[in-house]
Amino acid sequence: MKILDASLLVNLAPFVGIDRVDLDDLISKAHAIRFEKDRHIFEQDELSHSFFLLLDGHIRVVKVTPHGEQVIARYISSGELFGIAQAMGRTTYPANAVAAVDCVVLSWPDAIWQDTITKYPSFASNTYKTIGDRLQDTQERIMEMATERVEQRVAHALIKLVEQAGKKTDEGQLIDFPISRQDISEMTGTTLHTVSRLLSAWEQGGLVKSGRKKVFVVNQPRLNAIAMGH
Amino acid sequence: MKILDASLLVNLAPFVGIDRVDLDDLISKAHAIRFEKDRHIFEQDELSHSFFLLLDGHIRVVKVTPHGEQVIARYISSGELFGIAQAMGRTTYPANAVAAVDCVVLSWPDAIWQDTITKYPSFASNTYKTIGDRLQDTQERIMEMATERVEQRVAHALIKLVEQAGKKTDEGQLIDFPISRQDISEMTGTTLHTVSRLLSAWEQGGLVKSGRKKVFVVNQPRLNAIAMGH
DNA sequence: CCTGCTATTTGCGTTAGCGCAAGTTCAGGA
DNA sequence: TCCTGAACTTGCGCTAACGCAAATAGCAGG
Repeated sequence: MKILDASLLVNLAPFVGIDRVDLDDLISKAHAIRFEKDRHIFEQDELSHSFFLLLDGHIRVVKVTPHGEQVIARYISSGELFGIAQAMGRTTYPANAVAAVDCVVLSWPDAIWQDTITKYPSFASNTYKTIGDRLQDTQERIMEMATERVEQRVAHALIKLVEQAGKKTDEGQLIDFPISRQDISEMTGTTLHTVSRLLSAWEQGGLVKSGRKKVFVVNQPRLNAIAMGH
Repeated sequence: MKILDASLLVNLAPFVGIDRVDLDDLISKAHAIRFEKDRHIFEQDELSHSFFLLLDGHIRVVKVTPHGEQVIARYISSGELFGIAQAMGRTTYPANAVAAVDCVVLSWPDAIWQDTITKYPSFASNTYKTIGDRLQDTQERIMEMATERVEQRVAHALIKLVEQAGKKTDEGQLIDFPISRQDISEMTGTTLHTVSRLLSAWEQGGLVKSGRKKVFVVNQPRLNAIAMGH
């Protein structure tokens, strides 16, 4: 569709084990699309029409409760598949996907899904591994929510964010996309107030440094100690 | 292996869409095993060697935190697959599986997994759907933990248990396996004390009836109202 | 540079739910 | 039938975290 160089994609996790020719074929069937910051790529409960690969940017996956509260399920980083409802035997998307920054996305129509996983078993098993990893993640988060105090959960969340999307700067590891106190609270099941208090306290102690929609982790070992429970 | 009649299995969700001959073949490769109540079928982090189908009974899937606290991930009912680490691209089991009552289980060696999903694509997609459903479930539970109070979460848990394993009796819907206050607390991220207090209050109000490791739901609509938030 | 909006901070009172502890009930085995 | 340990109940004090409210700070657009 576009002039996309397969050589740039060949190393991405979803394509591990795929022949170069097959990859060319697969990519030729994709559309590349740009989404501006804050644009919605798809909506919760919308009929699934495509599956996606994030080429560049960061995407926030948000679930909305029946009463309108938001919960952030995860962030997607570049190189990851998302919106793979088909692979889970679903006909609708399970959550909203929102561009956290300007993003570039590859999309394939659902119509080619069956064919694709049959023709490229490596791609299939990479996809299923992704889903398995996310199930694992999600269950880990339940354990955290069930057994840890807010302080630990927020510490955990920051560590994971830094590991997933940390950018070294001379002020510490910067989380590489805009993230508000509210966002962090929606990842950890608390309130923006409590997150703000924690970040203030940690900034005092030199563990983090933060500003408007910006968080640096300065002292990861100490943050980790908090996550482990003092 | 055993004298297992495929006609009894043909209607189970994992086998939907499989030809009768193929099912016979698949079943011929399985072992049937009995597990007594409280026996462990496999352990968290153990190397995966087999995948399983529960023929009869109920299985408790339990994760243990680094600090030794237990969290119940889910209960498996008869007809469900479990221990399908392979399907998630894992080499170890993600949790303990414990027989909640005496159980009968079919097991297949992991060695035949690849072959099986290649030969029987319906079985493959049924399995992946199962994983997708569990991911969905798990994320729903995160939303509950993040936004609901304990009272609502416990009400939700009881409703789900009754829908999954409810047995009509003249005292109400009985959850069809032994379940303690502690178990319920480990499903909902609270303490056995709080669960006990809630059940006592609800018993006063005629919503439930409960005894030692036994819970009847008497008035499901009112319990549902509590789950929804009064 | 000013203005308005959004994000953030922080104080303070409130409370849901925890943790401890003591007592009670129950089922199953000797 | 009695005994014993596990499961359950319940009272009480405590505190982590919420919820409200008011003030402050920072970014974007004109």
